[in-house]
Amino acid sequence: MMKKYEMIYRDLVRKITHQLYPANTYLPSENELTELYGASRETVRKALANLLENGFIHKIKGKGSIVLTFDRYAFPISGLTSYHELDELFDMKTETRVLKLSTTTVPQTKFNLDTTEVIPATYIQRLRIVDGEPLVIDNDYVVQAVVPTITETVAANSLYDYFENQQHLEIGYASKEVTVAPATEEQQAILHITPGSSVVIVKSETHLQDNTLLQFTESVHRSDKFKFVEHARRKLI
Amino acid sequence: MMKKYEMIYRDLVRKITHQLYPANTYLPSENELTELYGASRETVRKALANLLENGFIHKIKGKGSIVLTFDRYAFPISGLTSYHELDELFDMKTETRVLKLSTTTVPQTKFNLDTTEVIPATYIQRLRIVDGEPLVIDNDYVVQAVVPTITETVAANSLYDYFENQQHLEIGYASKEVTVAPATEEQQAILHITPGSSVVIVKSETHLQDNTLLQFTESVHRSDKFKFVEHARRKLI
DNA sequence: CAGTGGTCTAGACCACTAG
DNA sequence: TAGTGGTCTAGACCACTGT
Repeated sequence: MMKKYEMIYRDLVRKITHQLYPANTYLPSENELTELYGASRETVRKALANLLENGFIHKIKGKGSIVLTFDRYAFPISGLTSYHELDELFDMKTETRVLKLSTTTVPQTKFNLDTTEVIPATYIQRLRIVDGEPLVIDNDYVVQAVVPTITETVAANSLYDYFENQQHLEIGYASKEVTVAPATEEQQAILHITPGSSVVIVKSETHLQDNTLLQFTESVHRSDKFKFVEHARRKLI
Repeated sequence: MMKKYEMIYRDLVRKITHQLYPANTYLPSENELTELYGASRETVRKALANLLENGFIHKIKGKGSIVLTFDRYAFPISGLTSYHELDELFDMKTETRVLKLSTTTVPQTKFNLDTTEVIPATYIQRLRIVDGEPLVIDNDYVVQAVVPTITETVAANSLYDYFENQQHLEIGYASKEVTVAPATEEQQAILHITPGSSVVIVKSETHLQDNTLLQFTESVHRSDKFKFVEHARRKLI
């Protein structure tokens, strides 16, 4: 049984993206939505809070919830979203090429670990090609204590799909860190960029719902093709 | 009168940052917090939802809310936070130098506006110097229809403080876009970086609570000093 | 089993916006 | 004044975790 507020959220997202509720118009009021979906007001408000957080709407006290214009072509650094899911949502022609697949340990220096920690892991290097252009190198270290083996077929498809649907692991959260650095020679060669170019590096550390460490990832993006957008609300620290 | 869930949130943040609730330990249960603060469970949960969103805790069903390690030294792209507020929270030695202050219109091409739109604005260029090093150039265009005049004194201090406390405007949200580009000669000179260096460009469009446009900002960061971290939770698009 | 967080409800009062 | 979203409550049932 699907959660009610999730149902309402999805239905509203669909109606917004299909412009049944166009940008710069107001959604039905919370009381109306309460009747429409046969839910209590707090449940409707939970769905709206989700829309708010994801930048679909802005709420104005005394007036209503206004639909915002939605930028479709941004890379979601925020959020944990797989390329496979992106593929289905937008129609980017994405191709994934597995460059390396081996068994090692997580490199401590790269991910700021204690030098004492030795974590056996499966190392996967993949190249993401979008519309014929090599855009991103993903270096994944998947903790073997959680996922013992990963085949090349799985790597070529979606790790997340494998984790969630085959292994029945539940992804919880990740801490991400974004920096910019000069491209190494290997990166220049793989990404087809000139010496002296910069790359954007996104390092992340993914945990399961029960807080166990699952995966370390270093994503290396071509900086000239890198872009991400964010919806920020005013909040106190 | 302060909102109850905001009180609870702030108190918990304080206790976490002061390590009264250390990392990797559990917070008191929701029922205990309900008694501790004399609030209903849903109110406590609203405070916890805030902690969750800001990466302070992770919740595990059947077990409790676990405190996460908090990275203090990240630049908050996410969120709308002024340098002044950062200054007070961390103790960075921040200095702001006003380079330009004039009256113009918002440049359409830079912010992807319709060429027909002509928006009179106050232009402010400021240099942010942290620990003696020039790190960021902020180019702000403040819509004159909302804020008619801005003095050099105000610009040298905090625009947000001026907007919120003097002008009594309420900041609502901003859409932000992050890209990387080669530094222009002017940027090289101001930021003391070598030719061929990259800069990180954060463009944003800030709105008030009532949805009126307040401000366009282009922030140019030295890429070698740029870093931001994010806490991402698994969610469906 | 008792305790935890996750979902949902029905109802209340408030502050704000509009005509 | 009527309608909107914002806050808060008290209580219910569920699924999950540990013992």
